[in-house]
Amino acid sequence: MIEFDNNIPVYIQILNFLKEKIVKRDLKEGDKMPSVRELAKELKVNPNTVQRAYKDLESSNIIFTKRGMGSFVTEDKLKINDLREDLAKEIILEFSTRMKNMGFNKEEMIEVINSFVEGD
Amino acid sequence: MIEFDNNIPVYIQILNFLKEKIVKRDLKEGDKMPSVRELAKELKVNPNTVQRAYKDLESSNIIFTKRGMGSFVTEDKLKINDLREDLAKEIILEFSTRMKNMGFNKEEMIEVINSFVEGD
Amino acid sequence: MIEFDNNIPVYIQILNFLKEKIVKRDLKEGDKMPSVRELAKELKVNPNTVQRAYKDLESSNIIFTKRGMGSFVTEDKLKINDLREDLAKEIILEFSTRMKNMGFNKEEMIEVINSFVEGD
Amino acid sequence: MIEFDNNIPVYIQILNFLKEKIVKRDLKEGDKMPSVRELAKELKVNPNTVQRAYKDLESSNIIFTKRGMGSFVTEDKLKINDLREDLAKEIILEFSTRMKNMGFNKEEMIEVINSFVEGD
DNA sequence: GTGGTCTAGACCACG
DNA sequence: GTGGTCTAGACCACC
Repeated sequence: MIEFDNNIPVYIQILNFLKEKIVKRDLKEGDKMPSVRELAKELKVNPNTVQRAYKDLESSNIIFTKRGMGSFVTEDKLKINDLREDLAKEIILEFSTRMKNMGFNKEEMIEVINSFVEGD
Repeated sequence: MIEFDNNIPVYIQILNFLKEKIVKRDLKEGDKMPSVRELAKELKVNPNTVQRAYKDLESSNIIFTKRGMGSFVTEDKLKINDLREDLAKEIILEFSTRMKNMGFNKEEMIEVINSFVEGD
Repeated sequence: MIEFDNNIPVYIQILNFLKEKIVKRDLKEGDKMPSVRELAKELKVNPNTVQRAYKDLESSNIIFTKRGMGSFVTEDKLKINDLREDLAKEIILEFSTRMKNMGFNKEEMIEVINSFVEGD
Repeated sequence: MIEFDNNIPVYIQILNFLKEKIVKRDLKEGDKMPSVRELAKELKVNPNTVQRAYKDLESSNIIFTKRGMGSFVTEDKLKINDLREDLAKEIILEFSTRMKNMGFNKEEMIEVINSFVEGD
């Protein structure tokens, strides 16, 4: 389930959610994507909104569609690797920019992650 | 200057930008805020948009307005400290959530910051 | 094999493909049409989709069906001549309309065909 | 006004219509595009449908948007030249493919254009 | 006024 | 069942 942020378009958040799933390999190369209607029901949004996210994924060749059969993750592992890198860079860039704006340097960022993030 | 992200309302981005300035102490307790018109001109947006960000800052008591004299950063240092913590937590939470969604653990996050973020 | 255009229904594209075959006389008056299943397999589509194209051809009397024996091209040469003219007109009309919309006149159209189309 | 072909998505037809306008220089570099609502009204379609075509144009950098002010044709003349070439090639390719499928050679295509297309 | 997002609900093509 | 298109109508951010 996604906690939607009201300030960002829902379809963009779904798009990112799906990209993360693929990068995390919850959805692997060639895997069938959840159907538009199914995911819409699960996320409690209109099917059109999910559809929009899927179309964006398709136009960046991250998923492809077989008519009447559903959508599938690309078979191209390189594409997925690129996605992983691009997505990570985007996330880190936003984080580091805002932290720098607040006056944190690299060491302080690491320190703060060490103390606030749970897990190994 | 701000690099605006088309998917987030501009007034929210200006709001965050100003909060970061205050946290960084570019704008200190009691300092005069730039005038709405001036900032609007600098950021190349409509004054209404800046006004909206100021209104939000005022309603969270981060700035206050003296009639005819402009807006000023709160005199309350505790308030600013709270802002610093809240903002940092928000930024870190978003970062760590997305990175976890991608399958990164704490160590990998630190590694990636070490290699991608410039500076000391 | 057909290069399917995703923006046009597949059965329409198959319909046109078959009309063109008949006009070209790859399929002559009275010739047996390929079986629905066979063509479906060759084109890698569902038999229903081919069936739909055949039904359209039949309802315009371009092919007819002998029960248990398959489908056949009409024996009526006039019908085929009409088809040739109609189809050619349709294709030329669409081409010239779009080229005119782009600002090409007749001479420029011919010039462009001369330079881009291969063959004698 | 557009004569819509029922077998092609309306937003694709609007997309092509606008591309042709730009290539023909009815809409020049930097020109304001008709507003989404205005065009929707003129074409008697839902604003969402026009919006979709505009979004496609924007994502291929043919138009750009100024918040609250409207959409504008790119300032980049090279982009428009590319568009002209791509569009022409696409139209010619479809034409020549279908004509070849019907058994016409290059000379016959030219002949047929000479006799059927009006104008100089 | 401008573009942009979203919902509810319908219909289509394809398997 | 699948994805894809379209409408009617609402609400938002921005100028």
